[in-house]
Amino acid sequence: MKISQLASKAGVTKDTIRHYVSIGLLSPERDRNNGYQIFGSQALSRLRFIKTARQLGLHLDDIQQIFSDAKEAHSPCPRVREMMHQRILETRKTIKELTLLCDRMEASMAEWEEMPDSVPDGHSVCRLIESQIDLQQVKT
Amino acid sequence: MKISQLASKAGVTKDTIRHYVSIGLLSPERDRNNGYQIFGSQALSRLRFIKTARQLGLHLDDIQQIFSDAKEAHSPCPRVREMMHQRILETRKTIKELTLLCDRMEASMAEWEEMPDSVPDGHSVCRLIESQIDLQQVKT
DNA sequence: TCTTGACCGTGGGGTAACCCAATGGTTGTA
DNA sequence: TACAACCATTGGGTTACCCCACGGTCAAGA
Repeated sequence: MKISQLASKAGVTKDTIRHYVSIGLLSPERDRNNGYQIFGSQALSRLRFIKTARQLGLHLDDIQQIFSDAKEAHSPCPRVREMMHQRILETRKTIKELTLLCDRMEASMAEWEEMPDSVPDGHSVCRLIESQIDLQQVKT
Repeated sequence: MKISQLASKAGVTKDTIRHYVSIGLLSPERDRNNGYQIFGSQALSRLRFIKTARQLGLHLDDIQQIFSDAKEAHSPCPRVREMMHQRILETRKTIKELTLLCDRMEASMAEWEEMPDSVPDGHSVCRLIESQIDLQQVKT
C-alpha cells in the first residue's frame, strides 16, 4: 500500500502520515527501486489506534510511550489510565480558564455597549480597551 | 529606560518585550554607542495596553490592527467590538469542544474501570484504547 | 586599573500537530 | 511518447513566546 491509499483508508491526510513517519510513529518499508514508502495492514490498524487515542485527548508522545511499552511486552494500560487522568485534569483546567476568559470578554462587551467609539489622540489608542486596564491580573 | 526596567515595570519578561519589538508592536530607540534599546514611558503604556487586550482574548495581530488604525487616526473601536465578538464565538466553540472531549475521556475512564490491564500481543497494543475504536468520528 | 558579575543584543532552536508550496523524480496509460 | 497523477524531500508557516549560548558592555569594588 502506498501513502495515498493508506491515507484514504484511514481518513487522514498524507501529510499526517508523513508527520507520523518523521517522528517514528510509523516505520514503513521502502521500495528499493524508487524509495516509495510501503505500508502494510498493520500500519492501518496503527493509524486507527492513533486516531482513537487522539480523540481521547492523548498526545502524540503519549502514544509513542504506549507503543514503546507494548514493544517491550509491558502492559501500557496502567500508563494509559494515568495519562488519561492527567489529560482530564488539564482539560478541565483549560475549560475553567477559557470560561473565565469568556466571562471577562462578555463583561467588557456589555460595559462597552454604553460607550461611544473614540477617536485616537496622542494619549489614547482605544478607550474601550483602556477602560479595562488593570481590572485584575489574569493569566490566560 | 532599558529593557529590564521596562520588563519589571510592566510585569512581563524581557523575552516578551523582545518578541513584541521583533514583530513591530514596540519600536524603541537605540543607544548610538552600544545599540541598547531605549524605551520611553509611552512604551510602558503601550505594554499595559497590550497586556489588557491580551487578557481580553485579543491576539497580537488584532492588537497590531488596533495600533495601525490609531496611527492613521481612525477609531479602532468598531473593529475592537467586532474582534471581541469573533473571539467570544471562537472561545465558546473551543469550550464546547473541550467539554465534549472531557465527556469522552470520562466516559472511557468509567468503562475502563471494569476492564483488566492487558498484555500486548501481536494484534493488540492496548485493549482499553482499542475498545474505543470507531465509537464515533470527532474532531478535536 | 583590573576584574567580576550583572546586563545587553543577536541568532537559533523548541513548543503541538500538522498544512502548504515548490521542486524534481516516477508511474501508468492513452 | 506525452501527460496526468503520484511520490519524496525540503523548507516555511501556524501562536506567543521561552530558553540557551555566545559575545559585547557597564558599573563597582579591590
